[in-house]
Amino acid sequence: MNKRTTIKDIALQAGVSTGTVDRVIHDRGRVSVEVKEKVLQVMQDLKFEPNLIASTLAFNRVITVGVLMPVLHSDPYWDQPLMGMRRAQRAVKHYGVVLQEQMFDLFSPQDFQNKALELIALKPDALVFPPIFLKESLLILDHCAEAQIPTILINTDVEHPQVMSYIGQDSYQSGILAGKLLQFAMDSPGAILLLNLDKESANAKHLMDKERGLRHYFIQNKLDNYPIHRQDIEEFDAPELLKAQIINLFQQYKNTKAVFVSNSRAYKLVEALDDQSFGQPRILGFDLLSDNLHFLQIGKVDFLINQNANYQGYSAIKNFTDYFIFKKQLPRVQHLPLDIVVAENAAYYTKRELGT
Amino acid sequence: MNKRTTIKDIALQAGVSTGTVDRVIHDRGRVSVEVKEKVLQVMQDLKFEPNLIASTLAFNRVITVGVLMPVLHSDPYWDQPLMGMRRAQRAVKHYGVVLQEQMFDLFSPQDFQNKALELIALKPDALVFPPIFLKESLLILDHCAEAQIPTILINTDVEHPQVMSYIGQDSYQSGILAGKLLQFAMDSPGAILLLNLDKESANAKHLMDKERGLRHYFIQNKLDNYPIHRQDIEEFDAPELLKAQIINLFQQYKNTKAVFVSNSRAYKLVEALDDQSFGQPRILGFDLLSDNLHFLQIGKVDFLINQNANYQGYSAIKNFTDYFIFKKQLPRVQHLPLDIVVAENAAYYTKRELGT
DNA sequence: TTTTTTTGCGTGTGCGCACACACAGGAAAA
DNA sequence: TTTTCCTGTGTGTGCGCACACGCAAAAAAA
Repeated sequence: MNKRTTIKDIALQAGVSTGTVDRVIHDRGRVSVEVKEKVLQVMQDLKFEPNLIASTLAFNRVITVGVLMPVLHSDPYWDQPLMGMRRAQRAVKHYGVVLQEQMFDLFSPQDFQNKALELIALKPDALVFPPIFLKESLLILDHCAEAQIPTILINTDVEHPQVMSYIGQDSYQSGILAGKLLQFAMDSPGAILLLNLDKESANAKHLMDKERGLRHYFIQNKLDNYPIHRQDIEEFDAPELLKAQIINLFQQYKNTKAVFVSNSRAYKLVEALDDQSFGQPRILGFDLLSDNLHFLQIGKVDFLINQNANYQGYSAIKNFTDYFIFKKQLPRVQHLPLDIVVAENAAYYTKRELGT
Repeated sequence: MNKRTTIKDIALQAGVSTGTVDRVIHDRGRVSVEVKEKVLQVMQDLKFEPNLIASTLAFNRVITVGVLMPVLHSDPYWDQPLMGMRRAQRAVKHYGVVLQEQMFDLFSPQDFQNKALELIALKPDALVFPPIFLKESLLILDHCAEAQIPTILINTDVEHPQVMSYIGQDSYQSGILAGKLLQFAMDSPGAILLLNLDKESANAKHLMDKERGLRHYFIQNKLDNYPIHRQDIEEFDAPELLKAQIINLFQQYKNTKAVFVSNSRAYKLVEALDDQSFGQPRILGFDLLSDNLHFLQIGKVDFLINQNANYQGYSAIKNFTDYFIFKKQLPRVQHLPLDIVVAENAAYYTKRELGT
């Protein structure tokens, strides 16, 4: 194995000192134009690739990544990306990457904003968060721009110049995919119930995108005997209330043969339908929560689309490591696979998704 | 950020030199029992975690991973794991991991054996290969045991004490999954044609496992009106010959409504069926080859199960890095997800799987 | 011209660890 | 008793790079 070239080799070949080479590499100035040219030439000739191991060792600095997430255990879905971030931190801690976690109330835009500002005040080297509240998120991004903090968004994308990268699913496409799967699962045409179990569904861009995708699939394929009825339900946490509304809907739309739950709360629907029987509709939901997986295994849920929530978090931290340590350029958008999960292949995703 | 503890801290605390601490950590001996105890105690107290960056830098050694794979471009499927390995090598080259590639003739057990022995003679630090030929693979594993070369298998598992880890799909489970998907895709019961487009299918354990899984699904679910007919075709490379045999099969099994192609060669079936029309059977195959993807997009193939061939290779090299650099224990079996790929979610896997 | 500032470059140290080497003192062999 | 060998320990160097510092010579200011 012929040794890799080092800055020492370059210095020797170019007839300068290692300090000068260092200055050229890092573009610190204090080098005459001719020498700089010469060094760059030699670097090319010798195909110099810096030894990142030595580099990070000498760099000897901690990179603090600010993490702004909903309070742990406030919702099973939101625990996953956080777990993924912690997992990633353990994998890259040798590079000196440290997380600065800050939790906010999942249902309070005000708290989100406050906690975000607190976090920014600590001047982290980078920031990652899901822009759950659009208006407040834009404001936070303005602050990030001012403080020059590169930011990665997960779960939902937002247009803002300060966003370095978005990591998450393609919501629109996941709606299309859901359409395909539901059509597959329904043995004959019928109505589809689109259920948004969320607060402020109307303002959640990713939920709207999913609906657009779903409708697109049936229009595109000229399947006009699959009417889609949307219903937003904010009180999904009160079982009895939910149940009543669901029953009401099934009575209203008699021909309902499938339900599309647009987020991770399919298990709530199943629980509400529990002792009922409306011809056992096909159910498609999102995400590998343990409750969802349980109902998938016993056949009460037909499909889950995995949004790789855990991996979203993992990937965000990894990306910042790539950026700071390996000086990589990050793509503006990183869409993760839309995994189709059924009972028969759930095990392999579960292991991956529930890694703490 | 309170600095992490170093061997220097430990030496100081234990009242010894760093050399002694080093000897304890690496268990090199030459340390009295009392001192060793003391040092270990201090290490625990101070929660010492070695700085792997500094460690690898000082270690300053190349790890050579022997790679034994079919000749490049002899089959599109087999290019994928190799590409994955090279991709991984680029990602971990900073740790001094180097690949020693050795290619063999995909259809010659003898060549496989010869090339393997050549590779072992070069005394790599580790070895990775797909045990395509069972008998020869066992022999090679014996040689590895003798030369003390840890080995990772991809694609197919083999029972042998020298196998450190297997990375690949769960073939049996993928058969079960295929059953589920085909049943979904068929609008009514009918016969299923199981096509093994391979030489020596009868000896290929993973093909047999897939068949077992497929049959299991229909038996388990008491679906006895889905007869399964298996056919092994070795001459899959001659279009006319293949076509003739396929036509023959469809005439023999009139009620065939779906075809299960047990490996990555579904595209060959589609090409053979091209101008025919046997009621347009549903087709399920494996792997994201560009030909397969093409037919998936235009609707001639309904499902592809992604065996993550590229990732298998990637993972193998990564695993060896974990083993040698990060001193991690590797699990004996690492089953990768069985990704269900349809036209609507193919894009996201394609990007991942075709990374060179 | 002298003084100050700037430019351009080299030297030296440290990051945390691995490993070779030196060397004292005691045990075993002669 | 002397010689050889082993045990236990410390010291020193280097891995490749980042960065602070020092110091000429040239340029600008006085």
